[in-house]
Amino acid sequence: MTLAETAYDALRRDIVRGVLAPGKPLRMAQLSERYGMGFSPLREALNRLQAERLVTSIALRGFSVAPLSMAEMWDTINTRVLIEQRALRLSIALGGDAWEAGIVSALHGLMLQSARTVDGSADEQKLLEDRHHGFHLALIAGCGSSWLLEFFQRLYVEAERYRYPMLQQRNVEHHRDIQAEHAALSQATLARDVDLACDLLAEHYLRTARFIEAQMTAAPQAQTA
Amino acid sequence: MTLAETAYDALRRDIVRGVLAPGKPLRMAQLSERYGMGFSPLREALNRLQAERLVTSIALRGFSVAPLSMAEMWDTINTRVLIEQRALRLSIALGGDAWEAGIVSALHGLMLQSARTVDGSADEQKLLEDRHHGFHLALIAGCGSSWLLEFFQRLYVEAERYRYPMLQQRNVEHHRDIQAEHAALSQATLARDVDLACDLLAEHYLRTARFIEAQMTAAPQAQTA
DNA sequence: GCAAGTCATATTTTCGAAAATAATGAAATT
DNA sequence: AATTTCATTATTTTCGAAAATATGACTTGC
Repeated sequence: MTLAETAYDALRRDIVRGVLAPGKPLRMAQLSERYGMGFSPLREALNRLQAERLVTSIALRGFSVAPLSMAEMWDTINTRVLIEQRALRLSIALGGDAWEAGIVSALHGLMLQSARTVDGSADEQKLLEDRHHGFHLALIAGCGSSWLLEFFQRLYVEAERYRYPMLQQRNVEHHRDIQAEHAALSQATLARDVDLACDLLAEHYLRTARFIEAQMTAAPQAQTA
Repeated sequence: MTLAETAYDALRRDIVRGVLAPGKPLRMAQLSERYGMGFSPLREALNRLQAERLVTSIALRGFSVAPLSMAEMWDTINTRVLIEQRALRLSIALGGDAWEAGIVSALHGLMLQSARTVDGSADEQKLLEDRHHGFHLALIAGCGSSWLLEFFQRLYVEAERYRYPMLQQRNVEHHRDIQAEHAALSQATLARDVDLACDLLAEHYLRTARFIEAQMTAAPQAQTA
């Protein structure tokens, strides 16, 4: 892997996890020290991240971490529902054995990791997050549209930025059985019940969005620091 | 404007217009000579373009112009219809006076330029293309979603790559009155007839897609050269 | 004849310094 | 006191060379 790719992965992770806070200016000298490389690979990574809207930049004044806002979060969630409902419909219409197997496998993996990650260490948390991502990707992997899959990835990452502070807290959302939602979604999809699956998917995301909004309204400093 | 931004604009234009043919390897030394700058700003531009899928890259083997294909074109058009129908619905629901005025103004400008560009020089062609872009943007500018607007831009540029070879030909699509389609679309939108406007929009794009497919099937070398 | 290794060349990637521009603050002016 | 001017410093942007890696031709052994 080249240094530019390393820089891209590291910056992306640090932005999503809020290690680099929203709005924070990213100075080349600091980044160079932090990630142990020269300016060139960092600038390449920052340009990619800018195209993905995880960082902003103004010519000759450098880069900053892209800010977060409630309005943006709702836009992200709404657009996500649009993209993923379409992708899910297409997958149900077109998906074959491999697609079905992928869902079963991803759900199984997610359930296992979810049971394992009770009081998550950072590593366990990361594994759970990867499995969660893998499951939602598996659902729509049969859609046959590279644009829908790309937009899914973009929106997933953006949503993760909002979700991350929430994941750090213990015992939150005890009123909600997220794995049951995943199982029901999986079941409706495999039964090829398009409308039910789309409804469950939308409700799944909207619940999370409402929860994030409540959390952020209660403790906004967690995001804007 | 920095050199990196100049490089980005120039590369993007040359890729969209097919001056740099799909699939063509982009060697740093060549680009440096062609655009009159060093490697650094070029690499930054290429990284941004890669994130936008206009170029592809393999580590240590450099960049290439992203290829085109019929399957990709249909994916682009279908996704475009999804995105723009949603954005149009939202605009009709939310748009105010400024949005309406923007449509009227953009349509007027498009009509004028369309009449002017009979046997287009390169400059006239570019102006017409900009007005066309401006009109379609104006229709959905009231949607209030930065994600939908970004995806619109991405898909518009990608579609332009397929459309460009067609624009170069004379007397094509004489069976079609494109400006009448734009006018009807504009009218339905301003009348806030959501379903009609969405239908007209989809039909507008699908006609273009079918035409491109016919052209490319007849003369595929224009694209793959 | 053909696969595997080896060297020379071409190309990408990265660095460190130089150039260009912005930000800061002190002195001068109104 | 407020504003402008100017030098100083901080920071981004760009270059040119060096390092790392891939490519292709050539040899060697089988």
